[in-house]
Amino acid sequence: MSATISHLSPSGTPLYQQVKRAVLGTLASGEWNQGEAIPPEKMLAQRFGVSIGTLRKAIDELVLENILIRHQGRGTFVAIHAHNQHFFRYFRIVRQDGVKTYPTPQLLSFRRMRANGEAREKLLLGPGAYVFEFVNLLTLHDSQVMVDTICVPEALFSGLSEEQVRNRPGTVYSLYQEDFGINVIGTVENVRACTADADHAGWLHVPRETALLEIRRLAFSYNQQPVEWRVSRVNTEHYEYIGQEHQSH
Amino acid sequence: MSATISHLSPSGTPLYQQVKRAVLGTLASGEWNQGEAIPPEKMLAQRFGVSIGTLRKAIDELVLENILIRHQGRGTFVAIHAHNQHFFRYFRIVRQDGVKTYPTPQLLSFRRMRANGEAREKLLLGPGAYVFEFVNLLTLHDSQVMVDTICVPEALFSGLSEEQVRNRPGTVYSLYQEDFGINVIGTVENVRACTADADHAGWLHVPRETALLEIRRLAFSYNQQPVEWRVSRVNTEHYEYIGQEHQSH
DNA sequence: AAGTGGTCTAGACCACTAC
DNA sequence: TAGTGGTCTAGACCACTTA
Repeated sequence: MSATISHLSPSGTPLYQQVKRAVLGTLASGEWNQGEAIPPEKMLAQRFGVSIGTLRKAIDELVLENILIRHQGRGTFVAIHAHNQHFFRYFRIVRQDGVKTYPTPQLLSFRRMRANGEAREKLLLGPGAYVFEFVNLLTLHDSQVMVDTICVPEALFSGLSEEQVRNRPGTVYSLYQEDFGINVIGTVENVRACTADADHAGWLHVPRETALLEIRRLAFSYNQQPVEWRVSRVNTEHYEYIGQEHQSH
Repeated sequence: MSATISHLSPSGTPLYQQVKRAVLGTLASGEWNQGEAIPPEKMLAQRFGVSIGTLRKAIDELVLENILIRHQGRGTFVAIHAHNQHFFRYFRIVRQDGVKTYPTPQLLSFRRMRANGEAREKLLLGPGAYVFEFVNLLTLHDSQVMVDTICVPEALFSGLSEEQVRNRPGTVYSLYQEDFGINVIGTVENVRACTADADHAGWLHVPRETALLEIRRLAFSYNQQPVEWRVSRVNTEHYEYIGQEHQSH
């Protein structure tokens, strides 16, 4: 279907960048499904009319961005971001001794509502747009540590129901992926200190006004499309947030 | 000086990884100075006895790790991590509207002391080891926003003086680099909520017990050598911490 | 004009996986 | 055994910088 990419770099962008965009476009078109292998490198190189080296450079970047996953001898696969292997990429709360554990979620509320100003701004919604807002209480090591208030646009999640959220088998992001075809491939998180209001004090079993960590996260899909706005509040008495981490090996 | 790298991958590691290690070794040996250009790619390829493609793959990784910086047409340079261009890699506090600004530091205290348990653990020091501890108050947009309590081992910073810290022309990390040859190339940060003690309340002009953000950072040099332990406390009423940020483009 | 890194090719061979 | 990605080569040409 897709034509050979022009060699003449008419737009001045490198060939491998054009190939990368073409691969991203094919991904967005749904031609290759989540978790499945994409065609082998030689075939893709031929399809896009470039050398294997150039094709590999494009794929390299997509692998670096966790959009594709390579397995030597098996093939190159469309990443499933909600997979367990990627879980701790998005879940960055650990016990203060460094131990990571999977949280147990409990749905506290679910409703359809008009987006407030901040959600509208973050999710790029027009005035009066509707969102689903649901609240999750997360338990780690048998203690209530964190409350997520999650906001997703109705336009993208048409028909989302409380039962769907409550009875999801995996993570929220795997629900987005499997039921709505929406892939979270990146996030931006800002962090502040806040204090517990009456609701959070009850949920987290702490006194009102206790200092909590507030994580404000916007999640994106392929075309930098914002798909979820989430505010998490964490009792950091025994847990902490893993922030920036860069290091050479 | 350095010999050609064996082609036979005797250790089973890829050639480009061996080249990368050789380049890192040459960096650590001091043969190439901070901020200066390393030899051109063709020369390095010849020196290590590999093709340019292989040499480039090794350099690619070092560039990705911010240890080297490439400038097309000029050369490849040993990164100076304290440079302004990298400042916001390590300084991740921004105003809530997203505006970044350089902080104005004010030295509040400086002393030589025995490392406490946590500093000893993080900095891998023996019992009774000495550290320098100094406290910096940071002002952003004319308001006192953040207090850094910084702890560095005397063994690495022998002779560090209060005047040296107070009168440094640039950042603390550029002081480490220029006066002690210590390069911060990576950090690990954990974040919690805390409350203001009497000192911090005074410095930050907030009531005692105000909820603050606490950032606990361990900074590393080349061989994963920990060189600085820092606890920052931030008034996040108008500012926030930029956490994880990954996104495709 | 000369020198640098940036891109691209058209292969070769190796390591790993599946059958 | 066949097919996959991983590594490596020995160049070519382009874009940018410096002088």
